[in-house]
Amino acid sequence: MKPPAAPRRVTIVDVARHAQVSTTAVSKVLRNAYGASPEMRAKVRRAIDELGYRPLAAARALRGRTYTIGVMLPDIRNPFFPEILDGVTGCLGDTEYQVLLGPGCNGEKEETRVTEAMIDRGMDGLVLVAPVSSRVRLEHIASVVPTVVVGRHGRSPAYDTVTNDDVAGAALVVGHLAGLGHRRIAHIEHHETDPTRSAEMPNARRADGYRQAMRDLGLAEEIDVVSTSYTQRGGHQGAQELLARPERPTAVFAGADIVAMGVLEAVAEAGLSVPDDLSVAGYDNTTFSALGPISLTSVDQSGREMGRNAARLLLERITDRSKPSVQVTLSPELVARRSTLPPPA
Amino acid sequence: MKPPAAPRRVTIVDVARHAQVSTTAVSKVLRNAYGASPEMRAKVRRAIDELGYRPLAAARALRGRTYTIGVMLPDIRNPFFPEILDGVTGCLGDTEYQVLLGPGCNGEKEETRVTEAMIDRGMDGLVLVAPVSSRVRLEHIASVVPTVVVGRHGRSPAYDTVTNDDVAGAALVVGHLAGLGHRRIAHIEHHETDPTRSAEMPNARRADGYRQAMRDLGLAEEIDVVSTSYTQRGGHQGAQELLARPERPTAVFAGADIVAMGVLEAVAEAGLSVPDDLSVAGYDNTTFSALGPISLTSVDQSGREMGRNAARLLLERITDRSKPSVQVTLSPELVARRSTLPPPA
DNA sequence: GTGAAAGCGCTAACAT
DNA sequence: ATGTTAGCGCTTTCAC
Repeated sequence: MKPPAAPRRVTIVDVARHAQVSTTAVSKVLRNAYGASPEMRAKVRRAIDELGYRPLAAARALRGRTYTIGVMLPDIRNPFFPEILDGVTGCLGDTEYQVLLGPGCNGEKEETRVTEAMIDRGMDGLVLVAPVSSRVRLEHIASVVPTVVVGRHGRSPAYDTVTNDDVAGAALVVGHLAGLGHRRIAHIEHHETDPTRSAEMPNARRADGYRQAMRDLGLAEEIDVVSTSYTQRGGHQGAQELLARPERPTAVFAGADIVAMGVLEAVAEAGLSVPDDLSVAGYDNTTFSALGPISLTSVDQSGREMGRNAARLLLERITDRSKPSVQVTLSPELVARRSTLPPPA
Repeated sequence: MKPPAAPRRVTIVDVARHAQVSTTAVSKVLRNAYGASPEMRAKVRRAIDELGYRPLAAARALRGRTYTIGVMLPDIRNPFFPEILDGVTGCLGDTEYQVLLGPGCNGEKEETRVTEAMIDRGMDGLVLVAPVSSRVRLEHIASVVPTVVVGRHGRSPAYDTVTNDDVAGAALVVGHLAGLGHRRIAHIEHHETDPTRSAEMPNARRADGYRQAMRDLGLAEEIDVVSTSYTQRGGHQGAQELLARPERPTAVFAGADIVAMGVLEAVAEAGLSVPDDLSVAGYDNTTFSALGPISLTSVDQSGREMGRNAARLLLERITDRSKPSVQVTLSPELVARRSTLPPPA
């Protein structure tokens, strides 16, 4: 069984010939550009339909747009990111733009590879979700192609940002737990080495927010932070460490839902139960947190809304590359569920 | 604050001039093509490094390869798909190829949009995961660009396939439950309308495997199938229906883990518990099934291995487009966890 | 309003 | 072994 040969692609020349006009005319119709009469447009449209013509993005790239938006997600497993993606595609759905994603990239090296690949493929704009690259690198990217950074603080003239107020979000969780009567509230954070990123990354902000809120509530001495990573594995390790403490915390604020998943796993392994032995809260309000057997208290930062904003800002910047940069900050909301209760007496 | 202007891109001409050679020479070095002396190669390599040159994929697309592989995933939320993706990227990591994903697409229309977009962008090969498009459409795609179909049965001369033996997988689950003493074992399937797809889609195979296994075990009269969809919602609805039966099943085989999630949700809502009142098993062995509070019995179809195979086959087909098509079938394995126990006495 | 023609950055015949 | 050159499919001056 041999596969059939590839059919030749219909080009703009075929359309022009079929419609008895020039390729210029076809190009103008395609782009709704100025300088084509209604009759001309109709003629060309008909030829396009009859031949089933679609412009080759690669060829367009050499002269103009590719009508492609690249979205870089750090971790495809984190159920929060699809929310952002939905927002982006939702906003771009009615436009000619097509969204393409990079594969999940862990770390700076992979991130560079993916962003370079997107630039090399002539993408018209980039949405970078929680990038870990240096500021210089981000500004370089933004100087080459319109860019919106989602989920990372730090204003730059080169790119727009969309974030949620992570400090406030962390305070919501700590306030909720303290309100239930907890005092020994621990936090599992994503370990950060780079000082610049410390100031800009959401994980660092959440940790700061946690510390600040603990202090404000007079619980400064109970501050207990374990540094692992924002993955299920990281949550598992962090929880193991916390459960081994001589005096166990009564509540854990995991920096992300995916971290909380790992915590739940470790707690079950230790023969303990949530929330009877330990209250657990996450961040992101992913679809899994709502699941019956999980029912995780979490913070909703409305990823959909973030994605929508990112897409909107990107389209604006593609239209006018020199407009001043914009920073959008959304307010998080607490969603209390069954994984948090007053501490055991 | 105004963003800086875009720097001009380094081209092959710049490299050629800087290295004092022809652009042909540079092109040859880039592609490791025949006809360049070691000294020439060294000179060109140095110029490339000094100038930080990277070939523009869009320009390459017009003449040859883009070194881009497109992966289409039907639903970015289903935690099974990242496994496949890991396998693909793992296999392609050492090559020059870059993987780009389409946004999750539900339904035939979106699927067409994404595959067309990938073709228009000159991708060198496509991996289609559990596509729902018609057979004709798939063969058309494959005639235009090397294609591997993952998670859908049905051999075609035009494309390679990678699947797992869904019939055997379903039999593993039924055998496991029957071995525990269950007789009233129900199944929640994904509703299929199209007759061609009925034969090719994994969901249909699993339902067939369930029926066959029930018959083989002398449980033909207990066969009980509810048709919804492979989503959390579908599982929720299916479970509600089953729980309302005058004689409730003692075990439910959900066609996918994501379906089982919905079942767990519905069971909890009904004030029942798993596995005391009802045993539940899924399919896919996603990371969530291993989670402590869930601990779902499932079938591992090794998505990673599927992805690896898909990437390998794709590279082979890119090298030789007219080689006969290959079908790879992997064997599923049962992973028993705490969600399945003997039925209540 | 319309079309001829010059490229965009790269590859591949085809010389030399 | 190396360079010259003609395109790939499209957009965009710039004539008419």
